[in-house]
Amino acid sequence: MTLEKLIGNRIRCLRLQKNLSQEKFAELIGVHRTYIGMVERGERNITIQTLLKIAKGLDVHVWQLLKDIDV
Amino acid sequence: MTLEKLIGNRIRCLRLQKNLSQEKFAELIGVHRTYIGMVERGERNITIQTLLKIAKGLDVHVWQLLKDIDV
DNA sequence: ATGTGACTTTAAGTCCGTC
DNA sequence: CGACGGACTTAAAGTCACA
Repeated sequence: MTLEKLIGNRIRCLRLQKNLSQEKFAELIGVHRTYIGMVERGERNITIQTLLKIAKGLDVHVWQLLKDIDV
Repeated sequence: MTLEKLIGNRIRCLRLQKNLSQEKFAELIGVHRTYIGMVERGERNITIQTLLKIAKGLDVHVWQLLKDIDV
C-alpha cells in the first residue's frame, strides 16, 4: 500500500461522508474533476498545497489526512 | 506565513537537533543539497513523497511534520 | 556550510472526451 | 457518477556554478 493510496482512500471516505460527488467536491475546492479521481485512486503524488485545498474542503486539518498512516 | 515556510522551519529545526548539515542530510535522504535549502526556506511546494523522504530522515512520521500547523 | 539564479527533466494538474 | 485515456500546460524535482 502506497502513501498515495492510503491518503486517497481517506479522502474518498471523508468526501462520501459529506455526500459530495467527485465533481462537486472538485468544484468546491477549485481543482479539476478528473484530478480528484486520480488522487483518490492513489495515482498522483500530491503537493502540500493541493493537500491543503483538499483538507479545507473536507473540514479537517492537513495533518489529520496523514495521521497514523504508516509507510 | 505560508504552509511551506512553516514546514520548512520545522524541518530545519529537527535537522539541527540531529546536528546535520544540509549537505549531510540531503545525502542521507537522497536529494540534492540545494533542494533541502529551498525546502527549508519555504520556496518549494513539496509533494508528499518528498515530505515522506524528509520525515524518514528526521525519524518522525509525516503527519508530525504538519501537526498543529494551521493555515 | 548555505543562498541564489539559471537551467533541464519529470510529473503535477487541466481539459477534452468515451465507456 | 466515476474510471480511464490522450494531449496538453504548468510547476515540481533535481542539478549546477558561483557568491
